[in-house]
Amino acid sequence: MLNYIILGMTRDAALTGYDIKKHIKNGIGTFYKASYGSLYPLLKKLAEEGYLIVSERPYGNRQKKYYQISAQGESAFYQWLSASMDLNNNIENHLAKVYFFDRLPADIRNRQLQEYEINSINYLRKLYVLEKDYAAMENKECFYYKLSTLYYGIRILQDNIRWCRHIQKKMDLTDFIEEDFL
Amino acid sequence: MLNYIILGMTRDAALTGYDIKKHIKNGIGTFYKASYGSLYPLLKKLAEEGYLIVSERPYGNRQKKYYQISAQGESAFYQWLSASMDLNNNIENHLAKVYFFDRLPADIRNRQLQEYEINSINYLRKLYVLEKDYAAMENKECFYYKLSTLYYGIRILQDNIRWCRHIQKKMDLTDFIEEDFL
DNA sequence: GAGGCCATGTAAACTGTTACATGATTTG
DNA sequence: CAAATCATGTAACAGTTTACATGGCCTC
Repeated sequence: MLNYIILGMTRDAALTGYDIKKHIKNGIGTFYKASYGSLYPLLKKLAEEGYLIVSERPYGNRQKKYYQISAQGESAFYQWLSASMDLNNNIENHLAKVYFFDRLPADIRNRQLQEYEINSINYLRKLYVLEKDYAAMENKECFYYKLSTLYYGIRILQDNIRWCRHIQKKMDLTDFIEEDFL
Repeated sequence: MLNYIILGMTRDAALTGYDIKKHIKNGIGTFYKASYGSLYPLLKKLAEEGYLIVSERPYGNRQKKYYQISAQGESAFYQWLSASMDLNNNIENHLAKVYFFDRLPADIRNRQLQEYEINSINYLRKLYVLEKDYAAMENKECFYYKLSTLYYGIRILQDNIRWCRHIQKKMDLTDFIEEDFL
């Protein structure tokens, strides 16, 4: 996933590896972390394969390496962005995509969000069945903590669906969160 | 993390690798997946290192391998279960722990949940600051999708905190989710 | 001039996936 | 008797973390 994040981050400006790390931390640090050990070798590889253009520029006594996305990189990035949002991919991948959704034309963007919503709904239905089965048991208390993780999952899916609907309609984001919490 | 999940799953009965895979799928499949390629080699390793006891039993024309946790395994598992719930670990790790929380005495369990709650609160406060900064900008619409992932993060943290409080008090789990959703 | 940040990398280890390979048992 | 499921594994690859290593620039 880091490869696509790098491609997405280097569209508006040529950035150094260090810059990219900071952009990742500030932009999607809530749900994704990158280490230099993964970042630098990947930058080298992406440049070698033609997805990034490198330009070395002297800065004082130092050679800085600036990376920027190439046409080939743009194409690969766009393909990732518009690829199916099924639940085989993890939530972080979906969030990273949505982070870059302003790069997508409105119709494809909403098709993506609709697909994600539908997949989430289908999965939620399955969890509801599970929940019903467990609720019918007589010794539920014995499984309180085990069940609590199922309910956590249900809640997150409910949020996912709400979120999809919310941002499809471009509604005010402050209405998505609970106000006066804490 | 899989090592601890295996240890936790093999306490109540001796299980085959195949059994463990199914237990994982049914129990925590919502947020964690294990492949045979990671499971079988790890079972072998955990047995060699003394965390699991193997017993081979013939079944028809077949030798089945049953794994069960050892005293050494119990100790390692308990250590993991009672280790700090800071936000360096990912959410899946926390959920897996809570899944096994009936193995922990009530006082340590609640200490763990309180720590998780406090860490989540501290992180949420940081995100509130970020949100405030962004809300003050005039060209917010340009960053709608980027911002949407921040609001998603805030919402999840709010849920986390609600969840911690909920299960600390052992409240009815059905009250944690939104009813009549969909 | 010291401490903090900027900047680039490598090496070993760890963790896990995917695809392959094989064969027994059960069930309709 | 075919298909599904049970059952155990390996090999190649992929992705990532952690710790190490180095040194320049900026600000107080």
